[in-house]
Amino acid sequence: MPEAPVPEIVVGRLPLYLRALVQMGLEGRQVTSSQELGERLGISSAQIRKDLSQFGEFGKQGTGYNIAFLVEQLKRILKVETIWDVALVGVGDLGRAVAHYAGFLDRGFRIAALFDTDPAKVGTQINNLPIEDTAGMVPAIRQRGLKVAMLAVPARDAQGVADRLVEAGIQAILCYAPTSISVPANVRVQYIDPVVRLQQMTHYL
Amino acid sequence: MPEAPVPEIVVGRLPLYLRALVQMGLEGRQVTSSQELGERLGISSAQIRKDLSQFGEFGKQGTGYNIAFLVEQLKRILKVETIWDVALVGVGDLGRAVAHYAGFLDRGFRIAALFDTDPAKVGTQINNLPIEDTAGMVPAIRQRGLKVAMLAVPARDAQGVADRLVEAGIQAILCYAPTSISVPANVRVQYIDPVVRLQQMTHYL
DNA sequence: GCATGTGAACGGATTCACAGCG
DNA sequence: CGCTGTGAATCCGTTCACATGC
Repeated sequence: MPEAPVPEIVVGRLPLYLRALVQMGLEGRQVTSSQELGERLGISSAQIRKDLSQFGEFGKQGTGYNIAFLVEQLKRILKVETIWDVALVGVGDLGRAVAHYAGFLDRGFRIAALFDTDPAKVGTQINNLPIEDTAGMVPAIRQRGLKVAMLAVPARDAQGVADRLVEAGIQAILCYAPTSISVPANVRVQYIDPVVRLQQMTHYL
Repeated sequence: MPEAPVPEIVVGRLPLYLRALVQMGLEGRQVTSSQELGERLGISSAQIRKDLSQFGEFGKQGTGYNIAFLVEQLKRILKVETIWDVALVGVGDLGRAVAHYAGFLDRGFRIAALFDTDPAKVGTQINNLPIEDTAGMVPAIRQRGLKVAMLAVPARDAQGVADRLVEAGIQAILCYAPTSISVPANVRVQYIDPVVRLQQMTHYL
């Protein structure tokens, strides 16, 4: 029996639950409720219970959820119990900042390869990780079996690089380039464009 | 007659339309259709027509949309015809990277003030912009009439800083801190947490 | 003829409200 | 008694399909 496919919108909230629960754990808390978690996140308690119930019964009636247990379950569901090695393509200002970001490792991701086309950068290092030439990217990624990549190249180069990432076997792309890219249906893309978010808010001002 | 309130989810797509249309314009294109735009973005043509129709009739039947005209209309709707001055709080690795990002200005935003608590940073400059002490943030923001802020402080400080931003009159916050913050209903918040996006994708791998 | 703009139909997501169980 | 898990009801967003007008 194949697991029922879970809507993207539900899966998109699980990392928020995980993040908040880890935070609660650090505060020394042992147990929480859907209501308390919802208040932290601005999400209704019914929503949280419904979301979690898609994957199992993790709570105790009358008591709530054991935080450590739920954290483990969410990590398993999101497949971040182990660390994913990630490729980062593009080491300009933006890519360099991403490479220096310290918050990936303890949440399931490690930048394991850097690529750039600039000959002045190739061969230098960031955090003891060498910058490789994008020309050799496809075999390099394939050989290391990387499945996740972050894209921090200029918008005009994003589609071309994305095509090569797919060719290399990448199945998930986090795109920092301010443009849309098209990939096969079996590859997932998420976008980070701060200006899009800002423009969304200014409409209401 | 007050304009009908437009759903957040619709407004959230307008910046994508704008971004793609500007791109088309740079490619020398004059006219496009909802179908072509949709193909670029992976959105149905009906969706695009419906979204745009919430704000007016911008197309010509049998012809499509004039790109330059629609760009102007979207800028007006999103209120990015003029440049918004933005405060950036937190100039660590992440905030420094945001401050150096060159992509804000031509899309409606200019970083106009920097704040940090680190005495070693206060008084120094980034891009000729001085870093001010967060202690004086509230009057500084209020005096300059800033309405938009970006938050790039550690997660544990985010709520406290957000409270002060609200106090200072900020109405839109782009939060880079990996945590949820709570603000009054009249203030908008958007989040950027790359790990959340990555975790969302790894579930499906 | 062709692409927009839009009511109607559809489907999916959220909320409601309560049975069930600790 | 309190809080979860969940069918039922509701709400909302997307797609359909076509009348409209260039």
